[in-house]
Amino acid sequence: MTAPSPTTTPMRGRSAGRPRARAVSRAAIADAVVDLICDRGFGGWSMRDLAERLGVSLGTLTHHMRDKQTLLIEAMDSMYVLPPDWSRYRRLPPAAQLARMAETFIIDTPRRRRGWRFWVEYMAGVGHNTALRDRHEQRYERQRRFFARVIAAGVTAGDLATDLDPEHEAARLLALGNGLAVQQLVTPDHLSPEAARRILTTYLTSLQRPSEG
Amino acid sequence: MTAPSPTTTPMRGRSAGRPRARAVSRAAIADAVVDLICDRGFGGWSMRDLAERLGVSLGTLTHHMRDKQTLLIEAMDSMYVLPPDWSRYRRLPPAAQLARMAETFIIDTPRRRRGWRFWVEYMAGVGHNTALRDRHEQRYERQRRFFARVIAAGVTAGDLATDLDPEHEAARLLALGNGLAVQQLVTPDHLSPEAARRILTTYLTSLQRPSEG
Amino acid sequence: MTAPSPTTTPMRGRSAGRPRARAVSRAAIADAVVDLICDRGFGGWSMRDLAERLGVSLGTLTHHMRDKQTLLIEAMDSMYVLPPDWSRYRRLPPAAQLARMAETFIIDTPRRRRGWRFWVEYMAGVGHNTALRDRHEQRYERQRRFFARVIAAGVTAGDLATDLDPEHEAARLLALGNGLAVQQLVTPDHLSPEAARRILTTYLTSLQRPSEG
Amino acid sequence: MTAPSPTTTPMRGRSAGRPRARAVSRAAIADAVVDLICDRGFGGWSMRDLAERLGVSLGTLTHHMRDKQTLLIEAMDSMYVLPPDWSRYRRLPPAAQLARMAETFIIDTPRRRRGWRFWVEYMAGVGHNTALRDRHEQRYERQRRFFARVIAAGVTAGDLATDLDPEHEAARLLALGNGLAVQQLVTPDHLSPEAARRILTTYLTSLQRPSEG
DNA sequence: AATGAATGAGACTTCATTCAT
DNA sequence: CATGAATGAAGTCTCATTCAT
Repeated sequence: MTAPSPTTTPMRGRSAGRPRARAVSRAAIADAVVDLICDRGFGGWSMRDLAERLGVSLGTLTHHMRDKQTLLIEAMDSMYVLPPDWSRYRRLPPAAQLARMAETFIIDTPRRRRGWRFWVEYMAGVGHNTALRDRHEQRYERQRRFFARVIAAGVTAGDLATDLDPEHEAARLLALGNGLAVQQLVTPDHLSPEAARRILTTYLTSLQRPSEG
Repeated sequence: MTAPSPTTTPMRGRSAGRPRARAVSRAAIADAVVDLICDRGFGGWSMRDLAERLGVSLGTLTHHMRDKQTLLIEAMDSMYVLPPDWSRYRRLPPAAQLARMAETFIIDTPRRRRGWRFWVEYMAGVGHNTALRDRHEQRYERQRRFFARVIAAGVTAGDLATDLDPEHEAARLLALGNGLAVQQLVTPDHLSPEAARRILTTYLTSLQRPSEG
Repeated sequence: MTAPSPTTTPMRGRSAGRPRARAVSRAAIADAVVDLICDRGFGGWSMRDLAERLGVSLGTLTHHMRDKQTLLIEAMDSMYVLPPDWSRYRRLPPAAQLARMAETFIIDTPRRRRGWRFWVEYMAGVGHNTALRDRHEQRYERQRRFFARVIAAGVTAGDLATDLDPEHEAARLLALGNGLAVQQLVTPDHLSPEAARRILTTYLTSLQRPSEG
Repeated sequence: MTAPSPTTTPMRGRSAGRPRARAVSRAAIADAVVDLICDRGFGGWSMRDLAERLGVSLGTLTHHMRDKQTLLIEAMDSMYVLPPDWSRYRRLPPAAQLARMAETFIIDTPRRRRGWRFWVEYMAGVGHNTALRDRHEQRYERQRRFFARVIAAGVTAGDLATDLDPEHEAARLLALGNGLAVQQLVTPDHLSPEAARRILTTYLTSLQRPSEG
């Protein structure tokens, strides 16, 4: 590798050749942007706010990022371009996979909360920002297809009821999950994570193949 | 200084323009604000944009509404303070009432589309505007309680299954409906109004008292 | 809304102007503010006026000073935080010190005139700007205490009459001086610097220890 | 008199012919303006503020007063065009007259406080508002001449020391009084009305003819 | 007489961006 | 690479004033 050393003082020794550790990485910037968007909304933050949160000067920020639009795209991508890491669950039986996926709709950690706050802003944002819409158009559909595939696998495997329409059920699960997440966000006092989980569990149970008896 | 102390000698705004005959009502303003929010997002419009859309001067706007916050509140109220006119359905049997209510989640008219576009922006907006959140926090809960009451009436009337938990089902219906609406908004090509209606109908059917046999 | 949430898509201020080579220091700004206040009164100037006088853009102003309040405070401080350079007089006998101090109440130079014009505006300004009052309330008292200390030293040194109450005389001298300054400002034709000086001298003489005889 | 009745219902009886009691009199307006100026400074109030304080609509206000400048003049006049009502003291011996005049510099009532707050604003105002300066130019000098006349009368009457220069002493008394008033206004905790009165009394005593003995 | 509607000018402030160092 | 200076555009809001009713 030919990248410069990680410290400002030129170290020619063992660490030579590693990429210089920038004071602010693009990832750190994108992360801070997401935080800002969660806190203050899609358009409720300024470059200065971001610079302060990152502890760098405003000049430094614009030095790293062409403009705000780019920043926005970067932030969205950091949340959504990589498919959620469901690959780890591949080996699980479909029903268990579904359970894991359903779990993502339960807001019981700050991280989950952040994710759904961002989701709401994102849903609003793609509605009127063409640049975002163009870039992320198929994201929603992709997730639904993923759900559908898992459900179809469950039917094939005999875990789920044989008369299920995977497309139909995927849309249903996604809608139910999203709606529950919003409710937890807006009226947490009236829909606790446990209540939401119960609703999802009830639904998932209804998908299973009726055990003969 | 927030409250500037302008000098007096150089009188400002001495020659005011002729007032037009145009009259703008608060309702018309609120309506335009809703349109603007749907088109450009919660924070994506300026007072000038609004004035131009209404065909009045900028000063006229603040003459009718103190400031932008007021404008926002008025717009929200115009959409949400009046409960949807469900009173007309009072006489219907509960199951029919539920069907009507479910129908509101189907986006098959421009008007419905506008309503749900606004809803998404609204969900995002209340997330970071405390004044709005304080004002509208109970709106969501109020709707759920309304649903719960209708469901409870259905159980009592014998239309719906006797083992239903109205609160639970109301939350579920609301979540499902909201989620379906968002899906119709974002991926209309993949979730048509008919598909959404089918999902809701399936769900409502599952609530009914199993016909004996 | 106080904190507007501008949209992001229509990027604002994309093409910023070339920065000039002109450099404005905080001190230069404060100085210009003092001039402006003297000329047009406490609230009789705008940020634009100031920018034009300094030959910089409006944005540059807020780049150096957060807002108008800050500007005001800075201007006040530039006139008053540093005690007038009386330390040089430390070595003089108290009576001579008093004479020098009294001299500050004589308006016989443009600089003195500027100082007292500002003082009058300042007295008015602190009357209704709480932030300034909080900041500068003790300034007046500090000056009186300084006077009292010098007078007390004079009594101790035997220069001044032994039956003087330093506090009482300090208040008296300050009041007389301020009043004379205002009179010179408002009716210069009827109270010349010489007349004012004569009044102060008469007063200071009356403080001296009666020559025995 | 031919003016209409004081009530809106036409009363032809005994009260016919009296000037209609307007909802807002010019005097009431001027009075409110003075209050506003005392509270918020010379330029720190708006027509709307004034209308609210008077309990009338903004339209009504401008219906009565041509413009703000007029209002300002009117307010100043209401305070200063009429010479202070010292005529009542004409009959008193000059020393007593002086004592009464001195008393006006003591801020021990809300009314006095109001008067001196206004004075400070006025002093500042005439410094940069040419219209005011033109109208009130000689006010300050008039007051000093009045003082001088009383002192001269005192000398003639034998109440005061014979070697006094009335002009000189009048300027001195006015300066001392104004300065004391400002001090009471700005640092009331450090110069009480009593302390101020003591200083003035000491001064006035020093003017008296030394009692032989 | 009284008032509400209307308005243009201008106030302060924020902000994304460019550039020289 | 990092940063502070500079700036024009645009934002929200205030305000004195005019006019029709």
